[in-house]
Amino acid sequence: MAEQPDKTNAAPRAYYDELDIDVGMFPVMWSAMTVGHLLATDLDRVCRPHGLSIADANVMGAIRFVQESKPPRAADLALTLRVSNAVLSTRVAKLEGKGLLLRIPDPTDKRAFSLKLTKTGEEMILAVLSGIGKRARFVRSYKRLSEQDQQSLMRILTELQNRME
Amino acid sequence: MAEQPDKTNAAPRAYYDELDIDVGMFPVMWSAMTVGHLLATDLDRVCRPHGLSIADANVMGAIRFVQESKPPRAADLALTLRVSNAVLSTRVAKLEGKGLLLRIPDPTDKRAFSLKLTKTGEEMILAVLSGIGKRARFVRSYKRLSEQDQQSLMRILTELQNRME
DNA sequence: TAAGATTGACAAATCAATCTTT
DNA sequence: AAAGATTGATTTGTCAATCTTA
Repeated sequence: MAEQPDKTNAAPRAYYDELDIDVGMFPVMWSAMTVGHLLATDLDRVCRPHGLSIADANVMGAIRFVQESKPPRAADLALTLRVSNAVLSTRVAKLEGKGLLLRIPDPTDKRAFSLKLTKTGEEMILAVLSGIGKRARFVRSYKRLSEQDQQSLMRILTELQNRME
Repeated sequence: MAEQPDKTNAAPRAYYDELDIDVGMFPVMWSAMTVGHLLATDLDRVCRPHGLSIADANVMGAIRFVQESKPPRAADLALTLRVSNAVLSTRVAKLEGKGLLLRIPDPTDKRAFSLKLTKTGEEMILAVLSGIGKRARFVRSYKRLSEQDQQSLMRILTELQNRME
């Protein structure tokens, strides 16, 4: 996986060809993983002063956006966030302990809970989202791309995401 | 952070505007994080049958590519892989224990070690890289993009990466 | 039988502290 | 004082097992 782009000269490429290794794929995979990692680190840095991790902010942000229609159930949220029920359960317990969200028993299904932000949680996530818009390195970097590149990136990433899941 | 793209209709957007929250940025951040996560999971799945994690494969792959010129030192590798010395130290110890790489004392600096794959390690990483090329979902998804989109994605991701680090 | 949720065991990453060498 | 490397404490995520309800 990890290589320097400028190392892919003719000689090693022929070598890998013999072994049936598609070296040309590695730079783009490396970039995608690196950007994902830098982004997560970047957002985490912005969230920390609020006492939240980016994982916490994802949970609360997802609830915030969805709850405009209807408070989401925990299992649905786990699916949206692509984490296991176990992980979500732990995060929710922590956030509930901090008074940022509520676990509301689902009246139609005794197994299930709906999740809802408290007033404090609501204010917290809005502050964090605002902070991300203002202080995230990714946002600044992205906005310096050409309008066309911004649209291309969004479109291609969405396409890749749909195909991979 | 986490929202459904189709939720960004006019009413909530105005609401967030008042709070000075740039909602338009969130879908692209969400996609970038998701693709990064899916890619890591995807590659990890391919690596597991060989008894390696994707993190292990990154270490070995980086050594493999660089060592054609000169075995890299641990600190340089940590920089390349964007992990702390502490993390690299742990991974290296594990891989050395499995007989996949060697820690060679640097003759010019008594603090430092150079890292080199063993014969077994070399064979292992080449098998893993070959497996990634053949079985990774990302590779199949990426190759179904148009030639132009493949190039755009690579170019834009590289640009973002350079600006963020 | 399967789905929603939770718990505990284990693996991995981060951070601070430490040791040696420069 | 600073850099290379390592260790231990804390946190976080993954996995398997469990409990309750559908």
